[in-house]
Amino acid sequence: MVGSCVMRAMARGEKRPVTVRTIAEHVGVSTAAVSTVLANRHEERRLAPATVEKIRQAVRDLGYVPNVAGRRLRAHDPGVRHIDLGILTTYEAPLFLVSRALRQVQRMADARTGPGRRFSVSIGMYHAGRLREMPGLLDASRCNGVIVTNTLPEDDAFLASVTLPYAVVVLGRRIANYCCVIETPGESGRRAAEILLAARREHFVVLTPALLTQSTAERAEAFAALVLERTGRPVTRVIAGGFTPANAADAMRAHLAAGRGCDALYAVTDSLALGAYQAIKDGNRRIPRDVAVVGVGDHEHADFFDPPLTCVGPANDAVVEHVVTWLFHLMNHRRVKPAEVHVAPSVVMRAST
Amino acid sequence: MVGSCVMRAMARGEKRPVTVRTIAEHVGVSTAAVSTVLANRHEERRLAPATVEKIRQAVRDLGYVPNVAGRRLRAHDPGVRHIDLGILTTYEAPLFLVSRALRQVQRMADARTGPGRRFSVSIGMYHAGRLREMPGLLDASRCNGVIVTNTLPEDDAFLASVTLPYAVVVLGRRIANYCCVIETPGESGRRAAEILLAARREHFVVLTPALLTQSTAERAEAFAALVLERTGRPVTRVIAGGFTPANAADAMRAHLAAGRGCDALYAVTDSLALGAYQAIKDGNRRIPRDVAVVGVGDHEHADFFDPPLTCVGPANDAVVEHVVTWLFHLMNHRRVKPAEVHVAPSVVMRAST
DNA sequence: GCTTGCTCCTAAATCGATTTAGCATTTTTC
DNA sequence: GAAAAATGCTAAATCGATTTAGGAGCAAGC
Repeated sequence: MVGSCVMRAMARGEKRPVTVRTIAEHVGVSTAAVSTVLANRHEERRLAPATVEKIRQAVRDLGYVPNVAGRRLRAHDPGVRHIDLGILTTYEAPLFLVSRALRQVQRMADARTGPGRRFSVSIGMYHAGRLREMPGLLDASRCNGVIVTNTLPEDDAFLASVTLPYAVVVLGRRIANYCCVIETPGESGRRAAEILLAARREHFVVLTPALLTQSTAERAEAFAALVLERTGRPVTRVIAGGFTPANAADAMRAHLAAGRGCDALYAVTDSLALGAYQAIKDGNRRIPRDVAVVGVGDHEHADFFDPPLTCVGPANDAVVEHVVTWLFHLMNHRRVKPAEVHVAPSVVMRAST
Repeated sequence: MVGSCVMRAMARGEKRPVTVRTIAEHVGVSTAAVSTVLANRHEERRLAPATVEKIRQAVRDLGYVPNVAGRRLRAHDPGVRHIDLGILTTYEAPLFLVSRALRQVQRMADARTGPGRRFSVSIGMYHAGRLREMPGLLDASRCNGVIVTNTLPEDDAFLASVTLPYAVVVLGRRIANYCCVIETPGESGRRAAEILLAARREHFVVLTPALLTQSTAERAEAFAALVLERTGRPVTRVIAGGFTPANAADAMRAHLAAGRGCDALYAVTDSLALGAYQAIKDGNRRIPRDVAVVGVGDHEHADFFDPPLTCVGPANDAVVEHVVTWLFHLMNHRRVKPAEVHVAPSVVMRAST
């Protein structure tokens, strides 16, 4: 285990953190000597082999872990401005939208890179619902600007309760006092409903995960509302245990096995649609003849599902473009009022309807 | 543009980087005042509104970008050791394998997190072939340990030419003097061939992208070699323009349209298999009756392809487990000799064969 | 005996931002 | 008019690692 030695050290009553200085004192040399060994430059700087070994031993015994902030500050070249951009997402969410955002950030960053200015882009991971534990979020000690996405309601509440003194754009959520880019509320669900209504279907089903986010909740609600308004009949809600195709397949199989009808399905994420496909086909039903399916386009390969999935959902390119542009504006100290940008969903008709 | 003001400032002949100090001098106040304004704490610390405005203006005019390393060092709590782990991948590669690694890293990190020790995990992005430009790679000023993956041959050469003085594990590539975890060379290709040979097929095809990596090249070669050995006939190579299903679909359609046979297909990535599926079905052939297909299992949803894809490939979990365990060992100062670990491919038989 | 050169090591400066303790002023209070 | 309180700001310390200039000690050379 990392630092098991430290645990022992701690148990011995030494509470001080282990820095180069601790090691230097422990061995009886200067920090310069320690640093030299850590960088493997003891040969060129002619440290005695015995000293090197003692230092190495102390490093191991004390469980030294270098402080990257210290290193980086020291290594910093004042002539080059370093700008760190982060995309914050959860371990749990799919990376597709993130990878789109990433590519857009990269394009804009590359266009602005030059001598004297360099960007680095990274994806920061947090546990869904525990954004507050993300180090460096509150004090901007990790990034110069971040895109926050895939938040759960707890995270939204956390964000709403703080003011971050740097460039932050929220992707796919609406949070007071932030710059947010979201799909036009309810529009996806309504357009999906219209497509299925136009196909003159009877039994409308909406497939959602048990845990809803702002977007998925809005999609399901708007869909149900419009179908109810137009047909007078309520929409059946099928709830998958999780976010995976397997969860969706189980839920749909149960629904179909129970003999409850379904000839029009709206899945609030494409992963769910993929699972539903399998359940539907296994039940000897054809898509779209027996069941028409509409998804949202958040899967990389929705166009290679069999049949290719009709999607109504956030126009990824447009969304990402807005987000990234905004981020750069914010970083440029433009006075940008926090606000919401709504992006109309894009509709891609494919063979599943 | 970020820093357009700076450009102007530079043009005026001011070459010094812009720090809080620059701003302080420019306005005629202390750095403390500037810092106060940047953190939005001027109210509680009672700075005169006029001063605040002047500082704000200077920040904008000079195009100030905070140095995150400085901030972080200062914000650092000596009681808590912060360990930064990074997974380095390219903008170009799919994120699936990375996300698997990520989850494993997260699990192991969480198990070691406690008061006094915190981890942060991030994905660092580089341009394929330009790993050398990755900031902080050589001097360990970004991460305490990294997993490097999706390298191109140029990157491999670069890594081979340097010695990194910290914990590095290479995933999926073989590089001298590094800790590398790879699938047993050639094993995937051979096992794939065996599966298709056992199905008594005649026309063996291997589908690859135009640009090969170490892994994809080895798979294709080993497959072709074994088929040739057993049947005496050479394998047809179908080359997709890129890495996407669409590229694969085009290539396969062309192949089939040309009337060149194919009843056994080995795709060296699942994305290619997905594209091939479409081409095959569009050509009114059935999988596996007319064409048996084997993939590698690098797609999140290979089990939800239609039919579910038989896969022979890196046992992701095993690979990732090795990589991450190794990484933690290295960070714990264990003397670990650089070496290769080979992980036997896992075989998952599904309906496509 | 003095210089030169080598070996092995250290003191101190530095990177950039933040905060704490405290110092001048000015204003209010009694 | 003196004491107390508020206002507006600063000097200096600090976080951790690295590097540079240089020093002490000793051996070799003349």
